[in-house]
Amino acid sequence: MSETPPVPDTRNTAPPAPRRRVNRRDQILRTAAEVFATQGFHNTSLADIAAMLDITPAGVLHHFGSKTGLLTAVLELRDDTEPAPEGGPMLDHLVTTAERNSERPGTTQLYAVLSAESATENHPAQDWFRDRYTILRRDIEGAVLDRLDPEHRGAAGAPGPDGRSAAGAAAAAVIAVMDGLQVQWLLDPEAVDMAEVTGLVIDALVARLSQEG
Amino acid sequence: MSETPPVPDTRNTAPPAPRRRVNRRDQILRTAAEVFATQGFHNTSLADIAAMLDITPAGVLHHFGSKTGLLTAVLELRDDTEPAPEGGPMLDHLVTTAERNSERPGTTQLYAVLSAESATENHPAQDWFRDRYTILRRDIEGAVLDRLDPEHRGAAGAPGPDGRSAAGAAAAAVIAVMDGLQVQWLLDPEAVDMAEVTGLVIDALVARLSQEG
DNA sequence: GTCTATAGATTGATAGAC
DNA sequence: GTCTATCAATCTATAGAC
Repeated sequence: MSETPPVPDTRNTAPPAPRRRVNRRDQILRTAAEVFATQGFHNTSLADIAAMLDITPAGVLHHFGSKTGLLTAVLELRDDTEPAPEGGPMLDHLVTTAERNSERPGTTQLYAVLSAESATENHPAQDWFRDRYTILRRDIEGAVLDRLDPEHRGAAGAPGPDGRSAAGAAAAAVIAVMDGLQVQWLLDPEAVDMAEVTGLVIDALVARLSQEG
Repeated sequence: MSETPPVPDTRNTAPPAPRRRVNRRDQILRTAAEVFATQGFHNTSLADIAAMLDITPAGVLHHFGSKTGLLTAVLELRDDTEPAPEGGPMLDHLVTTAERNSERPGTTQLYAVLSAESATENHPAQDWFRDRYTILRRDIEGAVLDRLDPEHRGAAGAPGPDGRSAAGAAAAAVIAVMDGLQVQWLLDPEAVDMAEVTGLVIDALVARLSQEG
């Protein structure tokens, strides 16, 4: 998963090559992520990516087999600098993430645009995002329960007749807020503060689940 | 704005033609809305739409001038059966809307997919969605304030140093939740109940704004 | 008002050179 | 391992027939 492949030992005293680009594949990956983010997947051509690297579209395809293969590789390339904590602190981490997202429009746009685009027929990233949401909901549901007083934990965690718990609904809500805010923010950065609103919703939901239903 | 053009007076006693398709333009509009919803805008070709109507792509273009013109016309075609109420009841109406959206995946998908896609460079629907969000935030902010006790209304409505009020943050949150839930629901309809979660968030936010900050 | 024929550019991908 | 030449399919849009 590391982005840092082994560097050949040149055993010279010359200053180390300034973080030389390792191989073409990684270079293409970064460029593709950037262009998919700003243009979406379907609206991006292999020629767009190839042009930025001064090669032909087929040069790109060589490394990934198909345009879909390239997309899959881009999605796998998560740049989580810090690992997400477990349990209650995870909710604070989400606010921090929202704050960080405000400072990296590229990555924010990549996932905001692609997640919605994946909800179209036969989109190659559909399974990837469906699985991602399933895992996120489960983890955040746990984090919400962790934040509640033990006395409320039972009711909030108990699945209803539809198999979904109140904490699960809150988890879906938190993810949805973060996603929805990204679109609003990308269209109009001055209009919303993603971190502030995310924090507000988390606080409100935790407080709500700490009351009698 | 009406979708019902004047019908020629035939003055006969024959049963009225059973809501006959009025003109080709409307027919194309409906078809385009359907295909844009399931495939997104950029991934839809004029040929896709034309094929469903058994005409050539140019036949489609005749009525709208360009593919972008067609998209604009589709967005203008809102199918709001019931008008949205003003003030506090608007929040209940949003829950009803979420419920109704669960029963019309096509329309839901249209706006969910296109709104995120519009956040890409030079997308023709960008202004349309930016304006739509601005208006929605303002209206829902008003609805939230309307729901609060008069004693809390001042604090929640007062703009902070960034020009945004707590009620405005709540409004952005409500819209974001509804949007984000749509993507999760489109990818996995069993996993979330859009109306339930929307209601939960609205209740939680209103309760939160009714407390001391 | 409605549409087809056709153009001109661009697409993703294969085959094969180095 | 890296890439170019090339292809067949598909794209939007113009020009003009009916």
